[in-house]
Amino acid sequence: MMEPSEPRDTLLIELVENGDRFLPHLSIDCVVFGFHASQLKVLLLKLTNADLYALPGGYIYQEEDTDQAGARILAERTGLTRIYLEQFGVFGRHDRTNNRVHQQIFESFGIPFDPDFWMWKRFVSIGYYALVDYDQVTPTPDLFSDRCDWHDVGTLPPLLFDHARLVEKALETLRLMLDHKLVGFNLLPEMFTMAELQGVYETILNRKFQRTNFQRKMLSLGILERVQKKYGGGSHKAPYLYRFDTGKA
Amino acid sequence: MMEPSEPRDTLLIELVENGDRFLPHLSIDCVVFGFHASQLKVLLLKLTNADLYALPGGYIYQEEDTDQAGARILAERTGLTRIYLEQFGVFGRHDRTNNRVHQQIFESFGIPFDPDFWMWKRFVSIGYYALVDYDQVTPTPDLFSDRCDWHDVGTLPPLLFDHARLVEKALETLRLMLDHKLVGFNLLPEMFTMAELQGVYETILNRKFQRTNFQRKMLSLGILERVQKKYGGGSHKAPYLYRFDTGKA
DNA sequence: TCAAAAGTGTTACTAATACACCCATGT
DNA sequence: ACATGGGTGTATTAGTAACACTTTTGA
Repeated sequence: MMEPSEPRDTLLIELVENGDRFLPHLSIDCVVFGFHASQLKVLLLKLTNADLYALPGGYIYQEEDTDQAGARILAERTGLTRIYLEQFGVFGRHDRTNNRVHQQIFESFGIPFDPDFWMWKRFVSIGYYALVDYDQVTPTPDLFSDRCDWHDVGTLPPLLFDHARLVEKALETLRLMLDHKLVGFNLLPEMFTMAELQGVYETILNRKFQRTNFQRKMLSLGILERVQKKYGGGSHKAPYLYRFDTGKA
Repeated sequence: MMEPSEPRDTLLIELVENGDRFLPHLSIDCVVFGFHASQLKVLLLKLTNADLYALPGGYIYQEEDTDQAGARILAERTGLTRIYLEQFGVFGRHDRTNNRVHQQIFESFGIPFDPDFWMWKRFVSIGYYALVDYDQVTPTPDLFSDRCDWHDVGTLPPLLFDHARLVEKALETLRLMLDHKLVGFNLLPEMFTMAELQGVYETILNRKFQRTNFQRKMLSLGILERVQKKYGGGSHKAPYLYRFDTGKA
């Protein structure tokens, strides 16, 4: 996890000089999904001094499991641990990275571009997708970015390299998973209403469900526990809150 | 592709000395599925001088796409090009390889074991699964194996490292794919009978289908072209042969 | 008592399954 | 004629979808 007290330049120099602490040529990119205002969101970094966005990513320490590395990278960008995180593919075209972009980014930090520098080599990237509770996330830029924000999956800004393809593939995988591995709960707070859950499914799968049938189906799975009422302040009945019962799943 | 005229030792020395032509710490392992005698088969290498089996695998050249590398490795072990090949996961635990096994294998070739040698470092492996026509394959051992044979997926011999887990995961993925990405044809010759196709589905999914319903369903997909009769020599009607119509898929 | 949430019941439609039965055809 | 391949029809069942209607409950 990044120490907030350390100055940014120190961290940058450390990263530059300690390339041998990482597995070379191998990176991780994360597609972090969140759900807010009836929209599916993705967490993107805005590269410093460029109108270009990138997925949160990083490198794998020599003695670190790839899954651990994914979790670590995600903790750094979101402040969250114990995130639902799953691998969805490897992106290994030898020309997927592009040194013209590298050069621009690096020189914007006042560092002369060296094509032999480890970070500008060819990289094979392992794609992970994460499902998180939107409200729990503290978006945190990394060393090469000045912003970290949520974006609607429908309207993405220009993305670095093949990152648009990664988002696409992650979304395909998420849609597949949603059907038969009750994964949608991870996008909601610990307690949620049935209407919110329905919203998640409708947004991701891009179709409407009948309220009554949806409710019947979800409850019949026997993995939702009704907890209490949600007092929303309206002049009407408060909806029930449910919790995903991990014990029964 | 390996030159059959080159002596084995020359190839071995070349591989040992040219480790820098490959991406370090990154390997590919292939789960090659075939179908024969109503059984789903996997292609395994028997390691020289050890009662241990391994998946066909290899390394990625510096300027090579990972998908290309997979196809190349498969061509070397099967003699086939244009194979149906798909990635199914990355195996990246830092302790997944094991130098005691490495040592045994290497010393069996009379080469002293050097723990700093590139091949004995930690490796992250990309898993690919392939679907091939059993009869077209020419199983070919690699430098570290003395045999290359088909094995029933149900009864596998002891496997190297986490290769048993790779087979398991590949099979899971294959079962998922079979449902909604008509992939089964790749396990059969170009022309096949409906009964053979049904056999493939029944074996992989481990359940029986009603002949009539199976036939109706397959034909209703509109991607099978009936070609001719199969003269099997029996005293009965010859079954039709079908071809997978790629144009309509 | 109003408004929204939650639950029940019923009908219609669709897809999967099981099975009976007939036709085709090579020896 | 016989054995096997290939095809049709149809009853049953399970799962989805659509919708009307009732009940609950907070302000």
